[in-house]
Amino acid sequence: MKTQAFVHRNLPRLLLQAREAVMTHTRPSLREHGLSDQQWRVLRVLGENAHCAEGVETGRVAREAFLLGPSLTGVLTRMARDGLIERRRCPQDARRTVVRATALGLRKVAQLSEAIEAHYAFMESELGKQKLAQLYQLLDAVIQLETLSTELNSEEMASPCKTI
Amino acid sequence: MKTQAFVHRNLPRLLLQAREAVMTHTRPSLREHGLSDQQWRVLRVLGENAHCAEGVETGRVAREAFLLGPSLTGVLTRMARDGLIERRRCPQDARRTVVRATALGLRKVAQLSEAIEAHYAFMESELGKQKLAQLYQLLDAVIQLETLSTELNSEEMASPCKTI
DNA sequence: GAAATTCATTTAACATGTTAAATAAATACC
DNA sequence: GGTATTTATTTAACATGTTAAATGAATTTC
Repeated sequence: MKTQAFVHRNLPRLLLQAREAVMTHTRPSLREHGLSDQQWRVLRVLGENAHCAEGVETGRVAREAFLLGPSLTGVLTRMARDGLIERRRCPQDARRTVVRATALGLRKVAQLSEAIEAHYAFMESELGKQKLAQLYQLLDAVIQLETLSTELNSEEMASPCKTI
Repeated sequence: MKTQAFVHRNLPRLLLQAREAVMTHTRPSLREHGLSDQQWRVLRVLGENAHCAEGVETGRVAREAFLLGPSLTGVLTRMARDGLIERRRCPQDARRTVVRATALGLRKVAQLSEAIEAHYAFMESELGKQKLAQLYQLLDAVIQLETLSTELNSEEMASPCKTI
């Protein structure tokens, strides 16, 4: 009995499709609140760091929201325009900018977090906790594999994001 | 002994990171050939359909390269400018546009395909064929899960792409 | 302590993503 | 056969991604 040759599957495309499939569920809720994907990522970071009364440095926001600096600049401008956040220069280091969610922004975080939680519950029930955990593990492995081997070649640090 | 509560992991972000990690390896080769991620996706589709002497309909290219129509229009314009492809109106149906890779484009496909193959070989050897196959399977499951449940709610078809 | 360097962010220029509307050709309807 | 509808693609307008260069403030160096 011959063993079938192992055919690879265009992994980047598969990851993109999977991400889209998941977001297809979440996106309508975001849009109902007038948020883009990126705005939501920023708001969630700010929600997670709501205890920072002074606000969060934009560098950190960029890293955690997986956005590049120049993209973030525009996103924050529009979010400030829409009353979701407030920007200030950092008093300790005037090079930095710190950002804080407004009450409106925090309200949206709270409401949307519920919907997201529900979606995870749905995925767990349909796919099983075990498989979901397995998927997390495999994705971590891929990330580590590629990240480590890249650091050896170039001395640069891992970039926050390149494609979205 | 208490069982640890199951904490989910921001799946969309994890998928994005994994994709970026993989592309970090491939991207330098693309850039050496002066190609963007999207141009490479288009070129690969054209390479896979090189037997279509007349060319491939742009609708099909968009679907297989995971691009939206309006994005594809611009990408194709720049690819034609750079001598990678040729565009023509379809003789049978003048609404359609058909695209074909030039000799230059096909040469790049051939060269880059080798680099990509080597990268898959690398991933297989580091991660193991089994785990890679498992990852494919889980991603398929997530895609199917979300796609099916979405089709029930809305009557629309699955969109080609929403975020890249 | 002034010049050089480093660091955090923004600006600029162009490519791509996203939605809605426009165009233009084929098909269906009468 | 002419009009309405559908289908394939493009245009338009704005948001985001991406790279390099500019700005402006801290830090280092001398």
